[in-house]
Amino acid sequence: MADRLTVGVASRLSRYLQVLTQAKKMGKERISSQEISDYTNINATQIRRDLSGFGKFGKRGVGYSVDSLLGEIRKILRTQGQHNIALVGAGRLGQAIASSPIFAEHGINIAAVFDRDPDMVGRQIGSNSGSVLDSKSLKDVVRDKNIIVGVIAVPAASAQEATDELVDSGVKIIFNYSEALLDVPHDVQVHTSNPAVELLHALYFHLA
Amino acid sequence: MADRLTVGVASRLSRYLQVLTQAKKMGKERISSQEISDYTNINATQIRRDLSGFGKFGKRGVGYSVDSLLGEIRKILRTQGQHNIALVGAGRLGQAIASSPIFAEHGINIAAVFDRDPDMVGRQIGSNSGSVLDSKSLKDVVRDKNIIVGVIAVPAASAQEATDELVDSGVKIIFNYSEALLDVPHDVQVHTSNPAVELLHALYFHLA
DNA sequence: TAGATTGTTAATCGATTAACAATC
DNA sequence: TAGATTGTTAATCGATTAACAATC
Repeated sequence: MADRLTVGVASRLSRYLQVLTQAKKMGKERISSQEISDYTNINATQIRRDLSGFGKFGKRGVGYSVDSLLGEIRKILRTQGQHNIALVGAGRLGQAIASSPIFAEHGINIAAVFDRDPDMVGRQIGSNSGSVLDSKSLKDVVRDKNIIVGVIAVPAASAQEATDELVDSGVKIIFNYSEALLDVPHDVQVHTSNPAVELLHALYFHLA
Repeated sequence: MADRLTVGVASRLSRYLQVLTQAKKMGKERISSQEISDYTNINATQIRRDLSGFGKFGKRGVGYSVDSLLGEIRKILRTQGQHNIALVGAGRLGQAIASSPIFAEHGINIAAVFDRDPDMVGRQIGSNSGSVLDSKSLKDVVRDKNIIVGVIAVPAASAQEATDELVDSGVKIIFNYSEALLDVPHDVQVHTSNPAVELLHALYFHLA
């Protein structure tokens, strides 16, 4: 099974990883496909099917060991190391991201935070992300640290500019928290988060 | 076509809505399936297929009118009215959400913001969301205003408590921005946002 | 043993894509 | 007319699900 995963499988495995990480924090040692299903809304049969493609990780009548399944999925997704990311924007959203445990929990390290407001430069936001750097230094720092992931937490009006700078410096994956549409070269992936659109989608099924 | 949409179709239509909303803001009047495809990474044929199930909205050789397509999709998704939501947590993340234009742009109104810190109560966060209310009043306010959507922007440790209060007051859709797993009754939908997990997924395809 | 849950099969359904005629 | 883009067909592939034997 050295084959490349399909998008669907990789995306579901990531969801399982999230559930397992939390289950472990809550002190759970075993978990069944049905329990994972309750938290992810992914069918329990599909979960067992996804996992059994890579090995027999479970025990019949018992379930899966949280710890060992966590390890197996990390192996499959090859996400065992540390990953460095750059955060652009040290406003309220940037601060919320920098101080959230959500990235650190998965081995993701905010290696640099940038802002173009001189009043923000030098401040310490978050607990583990260094002090805010001037946006003018973005290209040099991102290039020097070989960062390939950037998070955009600036207003829509400056989002494209920030994107261009990141892309120029070698970034290949962009998480866009502004509502702007971003133009990027074909070898760069953009993930846009838009809770409002997700909400409309959820409402459709609630109302129907 | 009074049938209920499949989850896939509804989710893709929501993405088109997001692109069209931005395209309109940028002053675009026409858009082709290929352009929508570039922004969403959804195959252009699939986009035309999704739309043609509901009518002939495009003009061959020309494309789609941004304005009329926006209207058609809103009709299909039945999201033309105003929707009220409750926001729990007025910290950095709550403030970022309340001051973002992302919800207002889609007709979603933050009808109430709650926090249990007495220092936050009474403050004005965001431009259009009233002042912060004491969490003690959550149940009454949410019930009175018939709010069915709640956004959790509190630390993981208080997320379940906030969820229970929302559910008790009649909320049926929860957007969870904490990393906690939430237990809810079966008729309540939880959408958990976890950028770290999405990032691991994106990295897999970058590295493979 | 009895109960629970995995791993797997088989059948169905929706998503995806290429190709192309229709037509603006 | 020439070029562009839709709407639609047909073929393929992966996702989903029920069912159940295997087995802890």
